[in-house]
Amino acid sequence: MAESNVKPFQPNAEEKTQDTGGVSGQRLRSYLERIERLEEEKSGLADDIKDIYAEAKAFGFDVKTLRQIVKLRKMDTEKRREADELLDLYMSAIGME
Amino acid sequence: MAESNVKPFQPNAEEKTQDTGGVSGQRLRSYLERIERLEEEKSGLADDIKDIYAEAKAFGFDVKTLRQIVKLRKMDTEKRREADELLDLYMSAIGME
Amino acid sequence: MAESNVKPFQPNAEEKTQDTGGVSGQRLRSYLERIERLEEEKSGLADDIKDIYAEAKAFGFDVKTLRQIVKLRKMDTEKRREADELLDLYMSAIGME
Amino acid sequence: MAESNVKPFQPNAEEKTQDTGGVSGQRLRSYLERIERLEEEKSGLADDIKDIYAEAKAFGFDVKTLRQIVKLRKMDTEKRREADELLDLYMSAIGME
DNA sequence: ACCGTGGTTAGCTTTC
DNA sequence: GAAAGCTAACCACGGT
Repeated sequence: MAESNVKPFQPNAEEKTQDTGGVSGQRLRSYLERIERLEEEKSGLADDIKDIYAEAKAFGFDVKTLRQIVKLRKMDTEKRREADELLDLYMSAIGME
Repeated sequence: MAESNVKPFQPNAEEKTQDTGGVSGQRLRSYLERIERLEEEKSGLADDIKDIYAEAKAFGFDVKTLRQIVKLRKMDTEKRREADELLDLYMSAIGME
Repeated sequence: MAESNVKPFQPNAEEKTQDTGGVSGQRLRSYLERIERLEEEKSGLADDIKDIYAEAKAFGFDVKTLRQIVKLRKMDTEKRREADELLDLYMSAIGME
Repeated sequence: MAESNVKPFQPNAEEKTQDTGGVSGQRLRSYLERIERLEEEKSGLADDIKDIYAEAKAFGFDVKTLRQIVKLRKMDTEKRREADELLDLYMSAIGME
């Protein structure tokens, strides 16, 4: 996922807020809502993934094996990314573009 | 999250596949790609959430407390859902439709 | 459960031990035995619980409903505990003792 | 664990009960309390086990390895038990005591 | 008797 | 380096 879903905090002038002990209730509520919204989406995706595994299983694939493959490929990806990063680091260290 | 992201499997006639030991390579690859795509989105969301906590912390909120609140609110939601379920169970347990 | 079952490690002078590669065989064996003893008790309790559900079922109760009730009551308990914890967090977050 | 903790149901004549829709509230409550009591003990034991692993770790043992050993020994135990049971079965099948 | 589902537990990641 | 939260594997139960 390249682009972030994080949106900057937007105060809502209409809304009543109680600031208790120096705590901005409005801002707090905003944080909570954004977090909970994202958590919901996250758990929705987890469900989707579960569905796909189930579909694959119904077709005869072994779920545990599938998970292993996914894990291994992820490790590969990360390894490659780190290697690339290291290369970039070296190149910038020696003044290469 | 109401709508599902799960799309039905779409065979691609152009793509070369090797079916080894009765295993459809094409189908397998499709499953893996869909899973990995969703996993990426999921981990993107996790990052977004982390960012929000960080932003809140930078503004002076105590992260641990925020997490606790999110947890409690989630428990509320779940408890309500399960209580409804319990009611249904009771009703079916006593033979009500 | 108020009191702990954990007993301090007691070396047994009589027992032969082999320390291989700097590993105290005697101590290792002691840990394993204590763990396995507690695991056995734990699984005994699980069996007892199963028996009670079976007894209730034989008397006409719907087991699934019972489980749901137990779950909900446990959620209540935990929620209360966590709410207390949250209060403490708030207080420490705003610098109160 | 050889002896069971399960006690027979004991009606308490003093206690007020509401029987709703043919459901004995008293009996229900009794079941719930017995279950919850055992659940608590069970979770107490789980904590004790955790403590022992922590103690072992503090002494330098690798917890993951310890868990593996416990698992393996448990499998051995069960295998042996099943073999014994099979032996008994055969023996009774051929009329041996 | 099997499958699917839900609960439990362990391992990993991240935080402090 | 310890502690906690999150995720994933395992297991056992109930239903079909």
